[in-house]
Amino acid sequence: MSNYSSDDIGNYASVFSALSNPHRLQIYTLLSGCCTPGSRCDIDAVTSCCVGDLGNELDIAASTLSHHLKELSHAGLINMQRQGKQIICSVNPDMLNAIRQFFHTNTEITDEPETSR
Amino acid sequence: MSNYSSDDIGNYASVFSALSNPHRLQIYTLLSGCCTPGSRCDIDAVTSCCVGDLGNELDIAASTLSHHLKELSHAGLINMQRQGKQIICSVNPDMLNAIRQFFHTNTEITDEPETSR
DNA sequence: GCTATAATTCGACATATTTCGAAATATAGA
DNA sequence: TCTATATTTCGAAATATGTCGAATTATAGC
Repeated sequence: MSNYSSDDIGNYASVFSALSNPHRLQIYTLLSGCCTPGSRCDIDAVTSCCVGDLGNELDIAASTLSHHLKELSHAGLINMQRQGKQIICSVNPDMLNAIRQFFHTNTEITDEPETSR
Repeated sequence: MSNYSSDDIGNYASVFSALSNPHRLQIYTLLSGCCTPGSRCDIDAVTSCCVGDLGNELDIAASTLSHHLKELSHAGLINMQRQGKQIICSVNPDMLNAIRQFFHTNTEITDEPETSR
């Protein structure tokens, strides 16, 4: 897990920063338990992926939720795409893989995380 | 990665919070590239594990370093134990395993290889 | 074009975090 | 016991974060 450039350290730090808020971490776990990118959950599934549905689980103002989603998105942890009136959120699998590799010392790192900020 | 209690979410959020600062993340990666708990690095190794040695790598005030180490320790990420005048730091392997587990449970990733049995 | 719904942006405020230097504590050795 | 070294605690200041409500933007359907 050693041998990271200071840029890498900074990028991973912002990834963990995005996951450091309980509401954001909950959003991320909800999404990861739900759809894969490009798909949407079935109507009957426990959780769904549009912003409004996430809001129903969280008991925070819509503006706060929006702010949190932007943080997760900027960190590269989730993808967001409009579909009609709604915006569908999903876990970014590349970043999840990068995180997994980060925590495995003996693994060569192939994908560096790229935060969009 | 779903199905965590709100307590769990809170605990993991504070773990990620501890890793969200670049200095702290650097400390953690330095330690993880170094000793296992109970042992100390060889004198000639690039990095060592006592507080002062970490300080040499970081260019921050000793009091700031101390504060960061306390955060990492409180989060359960590292162990600290006095040995004479020095305090030796090491990665807590249980927490590292818990983190690894966190990012693997219950999460299907589309481009993950599937074993044929 | 108008209206309803979904989500974001903005501005403000309270709280938390990061950092430092100075002072305090702990330990080993003379 | 006195001194030097290692580390922590304390208090203060600057900056960042989390949150809300109000206003705004985007879209679909009538």
